[in-house]
Amino acid sequence: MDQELTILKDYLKQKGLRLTPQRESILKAFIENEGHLEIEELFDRAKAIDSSIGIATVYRTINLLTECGLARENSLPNGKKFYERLFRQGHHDHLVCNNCGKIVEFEHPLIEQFQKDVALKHDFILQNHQMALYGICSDCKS
Amino acid sequence: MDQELTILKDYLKQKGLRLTPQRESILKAFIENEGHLEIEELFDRAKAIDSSIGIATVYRTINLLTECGLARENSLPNGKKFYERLFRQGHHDHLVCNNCGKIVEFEHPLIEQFQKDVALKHDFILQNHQMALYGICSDCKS
DNA sequence: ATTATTATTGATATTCATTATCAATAAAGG
DNA sequence: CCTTTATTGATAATGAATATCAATAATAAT
Repeated sequence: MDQELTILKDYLKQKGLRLTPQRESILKAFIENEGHLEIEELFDRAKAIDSSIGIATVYRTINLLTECGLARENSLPNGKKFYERLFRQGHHDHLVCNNCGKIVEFEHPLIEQFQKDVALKHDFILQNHQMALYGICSDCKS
Repeated sequence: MDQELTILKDYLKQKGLRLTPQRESILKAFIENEGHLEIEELFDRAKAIDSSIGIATVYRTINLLTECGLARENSLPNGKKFYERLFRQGHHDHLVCNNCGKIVEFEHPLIEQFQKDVALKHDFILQNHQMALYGICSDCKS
């Protein structure tokens, strides 16, 4: 996580902010989990590293990670929020099981291409996107 | 909105629930606005029809409309929820301006096709999906 | 029609996630 | 080492959504 730490450091420096043990621990907990972390999960993982960390600091830090481009905030249509790693992680979208909640990542270059076309046609400068497919996964079909 | 009213009626009947003036007013307010309504907006529009309607009834009713397939709950990645009309409204996805918040609808049959492919490949039964493209709209470019 | 049953309503209390506040603490620079 | 100021954890405050509840209204039975 050296590269990520450097990115965070640089961002903090540029903003006149400080790198603290808590921020480092939360970054570590975040990077070690490639998946789709809700705040409470991240809080638990961070506490495993430093039990004194408070939930408020987790909220504050995940916002910093989002601002400096290491994390991305996302939410399901029902509004449930989660965070995912962005840096050194290919862009991906999500398949979500409506029954068990399982999330599978996928990517599809052609869809990405068409998205660019759509944005162009509507005269938008495309910055990012979000796509989720909902259905029943193979495990839940039976 | 006769068709929509019939759908709601049938749904309520099947569940042993009742069609009330409030529910009818909220449906009317919802149908008259094709766009992307947040709860507070829907509340305001419904109050314009019947000023005695309470916010709790709006929440209860939009949930009913969602259950019977007339509305769809959706949310931006930041978790902000809104509702859109589903029945007799072609499926569409969203272009969202990161600057002014403007939402433009679009549809792209090929993207839909590829989504089906992805679901098939991962052995999912596809039920619905959600896609939003974020960027800067033409108005905000200048 | 009248009445009995029960869903519905609006107001408000409650819950839950997130943010703001604040005194104590700890970085960073001089 | 000292001063300045960002940071922290605990907790209060906020805001969105849901639950509660007594009063009301819709439906069915009489």
